[in-house]
Amino acid sequence: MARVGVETIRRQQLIDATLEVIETHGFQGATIGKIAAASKLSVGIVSHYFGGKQGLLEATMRYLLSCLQQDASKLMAGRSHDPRECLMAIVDANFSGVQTHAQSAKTWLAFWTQAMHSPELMRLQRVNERRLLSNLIYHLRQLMPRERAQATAQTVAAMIDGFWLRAALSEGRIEPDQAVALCKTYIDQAIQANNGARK
Amino acid sequence: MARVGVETIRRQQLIDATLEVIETHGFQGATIGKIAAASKLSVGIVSHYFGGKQGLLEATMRYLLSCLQQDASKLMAGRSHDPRECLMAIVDANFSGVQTHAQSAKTWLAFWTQAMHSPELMRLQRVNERRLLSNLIYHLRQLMPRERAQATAQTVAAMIDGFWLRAALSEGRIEPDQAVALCKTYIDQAIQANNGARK
DNA sequence: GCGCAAATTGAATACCCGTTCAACAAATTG
DNA sequence: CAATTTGTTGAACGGGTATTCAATTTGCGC
Repeated sequence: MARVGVETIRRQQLIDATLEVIETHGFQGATIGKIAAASKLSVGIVSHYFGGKQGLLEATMRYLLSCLQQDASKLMAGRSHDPRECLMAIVDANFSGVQTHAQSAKTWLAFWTQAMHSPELMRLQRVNERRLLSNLIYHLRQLMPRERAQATAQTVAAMIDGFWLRAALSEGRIEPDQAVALCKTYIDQAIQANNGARK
Repeated sequence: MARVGVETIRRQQLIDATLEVIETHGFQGATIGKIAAASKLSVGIVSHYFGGKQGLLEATMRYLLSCLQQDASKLMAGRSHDPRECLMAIVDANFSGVQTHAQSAKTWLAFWTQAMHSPELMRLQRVNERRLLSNLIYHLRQLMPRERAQATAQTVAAMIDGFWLRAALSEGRIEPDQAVALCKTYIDQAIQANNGARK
């Protein structure tokens, strides 16, 4: 059975099944049995390819993070190099997943919770957080002094997380479009406030 | 055994123990056995006073919410009736618990996650969310038109949640003082932006 | 076809947890 | 000081889950 990439295929099958089961049964209800059924594979295969349930969950989160990064890259590619435009693109990228998968916010929340008790997930979470923050600071730095840029970046990052959290908790009562608009409004206000101060 | 409030005492013992265990072992690791051990009572007593684990968790969340509300009342009491002052007080109140209990953010995150699978916890969460939102809108309404006040309130609420989330995930790397300062800065910017538009 | 090794299966296993309830202890009452 | 109510215990039970591994299937070279 030397089919190249059998391993890669199986891994992705299981990750997809994991996301599917989490979306329908919640994080707590995502058992090996259900994941195996959804992937049309057996329960034993999880240990074989991921060493256990925890390994599968970590791989799944790694996959989600990489998707997020790809979304960001795509949206950044087509834009101009105007700092403000880039900031808006970052905001768009960070909410692009909410609409396609209504339940994905819940999945993120579950992973955040899980991350607090898993060093590996925590590490992934931090890497991602730092990337977002340094991206924001890089673009803001061209519009305002360093300290103000850092403060604004922290605020934008918190807003993004906050809206995701609220999306997860409110089951669709919060429109992603609205969250994006509010983030953008804030960025403009921050730029405007800086110009006012400069003058 | 007519000691008045034996029931009250036991209930509080169990709630305290629950918080203690969640802080140290996480929400998943908070088992009846550990809670009973921490409270120096037996496992059976949980069912006796709360009808089961779920009841204990709900009571614990209700306790946390009431603490938050008391913090808010205290901080509002001493302040003037200036709308801006009141808004600042609300921000202070929403971060007052972070410092005293470094781990309490984790507990909140755990409850939020759990709330998605428990109608009763979800109800409590929503009530609290609405109170925060309508409080913010009430004061903002005196400083800006309705639509802008609503948008600003949504944003402030998201920022508060976002900073709490980051506090939970980062284990003390984010200073509560900094979060408070950034929220307040945003509020001032929003007020300023409105005045600029009006003029 | 044949044999070998990689891939896959799923019943058996072992563990953990929440709940129950009969028995026990303590306090109150008559 | 019994009798009785109230409060408390913790072993036993049942449901459920992740993991294991011997047996089985699958694909490929010869």
